[in-house]
Amino acid sequence: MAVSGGLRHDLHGRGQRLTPQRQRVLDLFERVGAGHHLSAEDVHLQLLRADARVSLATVYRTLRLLASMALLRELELPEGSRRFELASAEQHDHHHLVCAACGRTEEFDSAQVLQAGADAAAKHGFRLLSSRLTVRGLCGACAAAV
Amino acid sequence: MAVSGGLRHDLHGRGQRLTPQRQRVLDLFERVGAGHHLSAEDVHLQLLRADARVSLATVYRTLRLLASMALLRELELPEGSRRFELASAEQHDHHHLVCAACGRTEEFDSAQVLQAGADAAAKHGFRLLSSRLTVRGLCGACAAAV
DNA sequence: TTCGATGCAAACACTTTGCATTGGC
DNA sequence: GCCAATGCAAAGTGTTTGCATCGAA
Repeated sequence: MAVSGGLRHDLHGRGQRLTPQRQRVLDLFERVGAGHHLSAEDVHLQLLRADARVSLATVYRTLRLLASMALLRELELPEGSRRFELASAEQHDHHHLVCAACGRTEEFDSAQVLQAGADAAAKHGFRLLSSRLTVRGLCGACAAAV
Repeated sequence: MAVSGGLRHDLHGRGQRLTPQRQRVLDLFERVGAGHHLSAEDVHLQLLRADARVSLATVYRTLRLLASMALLRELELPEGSRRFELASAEQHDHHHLVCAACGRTEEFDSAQVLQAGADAAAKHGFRLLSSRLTVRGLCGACAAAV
């Protein structure tokens, strides 16, 4: 498939190799889709479940590698939960609404936010890479329960 | 002082006590100001430097306590750096510009972002608590170095 | 055949917890 | 005096690394 071919090419460009393990990790992210957030542990378990033996150490190494290649992107969510998601080219920044009580998360887009981020970057002499808004709140169910 | 008096009162309301350690941790955050982000280790070192012996375990316990009381707020920054800042009432949401290369951070405000967050919350039936935009980019110096 | 990648286990950094003791109220 | 809070050290997390072996190119 296209992406994996690109992966092989990109790796070779860095003197690195395309291994079944790397393939499987990236495949998994493609299978679950761009909006999904997976932790290292999630990736490891899902691969085991699919009978693809990959060590946890390799999962960590591969996540770091793919993120450094900008194929994955690390999320910026609260409190020690490192998660990654597919950073496909056609996908634009999306933002998160997180329920402070139950942890439920929703995603949304906003051109306004993008613009505000670009303005701030320009003002401080930064070259914009990405912007993420995290809105904390109480979801309907939790707000009702309080 | 006003804040500590409030602290004592809030703690009593929960059947908890105002100890010198808790006082010192909150004082430290007030001394450095609302815009500063401190890790548990930072707090511990600064207190030691000020001759205030507080164990690291207590620092962690206190940060969690003060955050649960909404006196401190935990930041949502990338990659395993848990940091806290003072959540004073008069302070409005502020956002972060983080250099992906050197980690330098700048802060900024944006009414636009606040509005976008409020819109998104309303649309998904959330009650808004706070919104934080994290913009990743390359600061001037790092962009020039690439 | 070569040298990068893997698996395993040990090492790490950060955070939490059990327990005896201290001290706020 | 009671019971919450502290300090210490031990136990957990999640993540990284050293090293022998494996395998992509």
